[in-house]
Amino acid sequence: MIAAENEDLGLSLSLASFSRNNQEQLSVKLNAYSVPSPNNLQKLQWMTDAFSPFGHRDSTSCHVAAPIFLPGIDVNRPPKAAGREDNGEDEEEEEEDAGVDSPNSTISSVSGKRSGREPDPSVAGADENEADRASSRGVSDEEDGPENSRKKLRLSKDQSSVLEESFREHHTLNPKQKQALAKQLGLRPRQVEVWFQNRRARTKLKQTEIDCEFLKRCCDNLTEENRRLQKEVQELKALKLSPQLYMQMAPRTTLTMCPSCERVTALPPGHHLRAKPMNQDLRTYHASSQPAERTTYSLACQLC
DNA sequence: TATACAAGTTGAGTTACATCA
DNA sequence: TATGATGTAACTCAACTTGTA
Repeated sequence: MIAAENEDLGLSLSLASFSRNNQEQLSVKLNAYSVPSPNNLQKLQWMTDAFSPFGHRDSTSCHVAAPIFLPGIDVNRPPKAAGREDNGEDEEEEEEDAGVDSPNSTISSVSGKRSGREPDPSVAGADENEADRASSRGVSDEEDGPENSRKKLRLSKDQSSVLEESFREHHTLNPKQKQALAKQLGLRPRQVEVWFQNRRARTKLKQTEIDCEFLKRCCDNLTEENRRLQKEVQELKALKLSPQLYMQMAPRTTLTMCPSCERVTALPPGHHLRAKPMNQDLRTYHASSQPAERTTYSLACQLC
């Protein structure tokens, strides 16, 4: 009874999947979340989509399931959020789409749309980009000018998508690839390098969050199962302590464990534990014995 | 020693929201 | 009451620093 139920529950945990080495390969798809705050839900949903290029897990059974591929969908990019990004990003994208044809990145120096953000002149001019490039490692802010210290560069949509595309192919770049990508995007190799570093960090962070969520669900499931089994044990104990009730159990069942497959099973009435022939291997016995023989030597599991 | 990377930090930019005139 | 300007907290992300293999 217990064994059969345990099998049905399918509470198998592949904890090896959580090893550091396999972390990138570990991908999780959660069907539901225990903390369904709208924001979290949406965030986690894109994360689960984004980080499931190799497969998904059933959150209920904690099983690792077959791979899921989403052809044509950028799985590393979150879908547009309903609230926040709808208002802002779309407008911004429209702006960008309308006004920024250049693949060069945007350097914003004035904050906020409210203050009437204008298209940054640096977008069109390669000179400003060059100036920004000079502000990276190896060139001090003094050389760059105090007013230009650490201006935030914003990668254009095109640049981001190319980088994402490249990241999907490989999470690290060799120097040649870095050079080529930088040239293609009109960025410095250092910027490409930094982008990949940050991207890897984000990926790992999100994966960790997903793993935490998954483990939490597994823990919840196991806790629930444990509670259920303890309750069952209590009930069985109670039955055993009250002989009248115990005797009324019809038909009487006997729990036994098969020495071969170690399954716990309930023997039907009339079946009792008896030894198999001493000179016969259990597996051979299983394979050869007829049902009639089994009633004589009922130690054999009738399931395996 | 040089290099690449991870982890952590910094700071500019962005957004949502509250407040006020 | 509706509207626009302003302030601010929370957030994102490029760039940086540091430690390590």
